[in-house]
Amino acid sequence: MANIREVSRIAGVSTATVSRALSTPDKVSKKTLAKVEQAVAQAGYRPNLMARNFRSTRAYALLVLVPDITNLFFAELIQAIEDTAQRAGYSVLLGDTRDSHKREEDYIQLVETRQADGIIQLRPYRPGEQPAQGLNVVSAAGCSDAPCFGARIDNRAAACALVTQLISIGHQRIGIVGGLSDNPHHLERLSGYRQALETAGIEEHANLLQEGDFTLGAGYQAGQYFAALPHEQRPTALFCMNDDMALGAMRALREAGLSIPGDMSIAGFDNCEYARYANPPLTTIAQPAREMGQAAAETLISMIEGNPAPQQDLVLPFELVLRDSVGPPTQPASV
Amino acid sequence: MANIREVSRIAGVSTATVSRALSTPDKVSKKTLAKVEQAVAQAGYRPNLMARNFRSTRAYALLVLVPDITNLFFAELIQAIEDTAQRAGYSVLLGDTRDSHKREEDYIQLVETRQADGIIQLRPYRPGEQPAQGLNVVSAAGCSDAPCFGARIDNRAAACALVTQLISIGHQRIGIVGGLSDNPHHLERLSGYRQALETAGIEEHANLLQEGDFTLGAGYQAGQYFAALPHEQRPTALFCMNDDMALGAMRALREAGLSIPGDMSIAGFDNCEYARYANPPLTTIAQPAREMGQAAAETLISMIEGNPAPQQDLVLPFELVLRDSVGPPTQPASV
DNA sequence: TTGAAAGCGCTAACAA
DNA sequence: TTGTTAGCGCTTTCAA
Repeated sequence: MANIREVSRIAGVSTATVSRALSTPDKVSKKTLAKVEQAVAQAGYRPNLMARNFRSTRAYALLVLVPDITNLFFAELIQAIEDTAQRAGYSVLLGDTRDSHKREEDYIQLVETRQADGIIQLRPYRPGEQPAQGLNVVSAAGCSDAPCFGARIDNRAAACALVTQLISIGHQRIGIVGGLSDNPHHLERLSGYRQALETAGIEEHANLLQEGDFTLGAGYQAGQYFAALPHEQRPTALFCMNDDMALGAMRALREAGLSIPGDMSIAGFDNCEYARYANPPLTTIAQPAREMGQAAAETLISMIEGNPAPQQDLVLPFELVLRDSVGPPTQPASV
Repeated sequence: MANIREVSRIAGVSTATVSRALSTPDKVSKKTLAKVEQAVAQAGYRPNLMARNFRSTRAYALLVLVPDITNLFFAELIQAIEDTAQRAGYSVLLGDTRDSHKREEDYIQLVETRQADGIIQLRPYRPGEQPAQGLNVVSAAGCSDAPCFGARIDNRAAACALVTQLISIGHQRIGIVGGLSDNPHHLERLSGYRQALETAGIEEHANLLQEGDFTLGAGYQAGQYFAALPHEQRPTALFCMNDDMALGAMRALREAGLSIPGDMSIAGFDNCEYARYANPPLTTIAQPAREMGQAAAETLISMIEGNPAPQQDLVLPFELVLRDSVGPPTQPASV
């Protein structure tokens, strides 16, 4: 393949002039510019960006670490990140970690070895946790007290708003389908749930909490658990910590012969597109995925280009989206 | 950051020796190796892979061109591609084209400028179409007669099998929700539909075909169209060319007061995970996404490393997955 | 087994 | 405005 020297030979100028003609055309005379352009066309020249990046010690690539790319919410975040990156001349390297620490570390090597300039982390960082030292890292859709800048919502307030809504229409026994007990999203949303209960003076019951891993299958299992509870212990509403688990739970309840929302109301979190099309449509918390992805990418690029990381997280508004999967309890709410 | 020269200085050897110690340790004496390892640790040295890749004129990156990463079927393909790539030491650059020709061309520049070594195309190529000249390109989940190697199923046979099944339980008026009229998947699946009808001696009706763009929204619109048809013209079953459109159509039919499968059977294509969890669960064609993604990635890497492209596509088996969204028509099938 | 030195393709001082 | 030249970090001949 043609290189800059071949072009310079064809055009009868130096390689430096070719380089200038390509990157700063106004620093070159019209005549030379024309000659170079003609030579570029003739040689079918495409600059080798590996060389250019190497020279400028910048890969012009962002690494996105995502726990599971088949989760629609993450896919939407990534779409926004990619849009933003592309506009700024950066490409996106995909690191699907499958929640594996090992895989995450393997991917971080890409940055340590300069194949990428920074990281956008899509899993929530734990408050104490240190992200890789000396690397440019931002978080999107994470939690508070993360060890780096994040574009996110207030998960606690969102969960609280949702559960408060359930309480306000009469629910007293509200089950939860959460993440693992050390997952930061789980902890913040659980805290919001508890705040709502406390404000309403409702006592919490340990058997109303099921852990999951944010997949349809986990929601399904949790749904089976709640469907099998004796009637007087069974919750009249279920707060699921994402939409996929809510959809999985809905299926289990239906199979057990329970109607939604008649026998049990269901609420999710994220407002992915399937929530709207579910049967019945799913009440949920809408997270501003596009805005979070865009803000995270813009901030990371700014950091890569030498600016300091913002001191404060960007906390964006969420929205409570009411749909038919939630209704008032059809029986007296308390025993 | 430390470079190879610093390590060589600390170890008291030449840079060449450091390089050898790192890439071909057996060509270096035990003693020197130990010195180098110690120096690497002391300097906190990480080799600059931009430099190494530049030198070896290989980016060790694959570009995946995907029409829409929020489509779960594509996300599953990408997951398999990424697994395979990572095992072979390649990373994955994401090119979400949003079905835009312009964006696709922008991304192809990444290969032309050596930021990626080859392309995995997830949209179907048209038979005549030329993929970028001189580039390593493979296709996954595409169509027959593509201008490059592809790992795919036989779309025509799959559609034919599905529609034949609908006919076998009594359906005669079978609507289609397809892609745009020049989409290769649309054409092959339509051809399978026609074959099934022809074999059964059923005549085709033009008003039973609706075009879409493989999104939930497009399926919803098509569903509204079919729900609004006069009863005697309304199909008793609907063949949707992917699961998302099937789920969208289901929602529209339900809103129109039609029951599934009582008033209309619904079938999809792809067998994405939501199909199993839909209400009712969706009959569909299962495509082997993981196998296709893996085969495409392996083949591309093999081509990048100098082997010729396979002459024949890899055609994998599909599976007809029967679920409750399809049942026999409840009224006499023909007028 | 090791070192010296050239060079991958490009950019950027510096000089003319 | 243009050319000369050095050098980014690494690998790889070639010699020793």
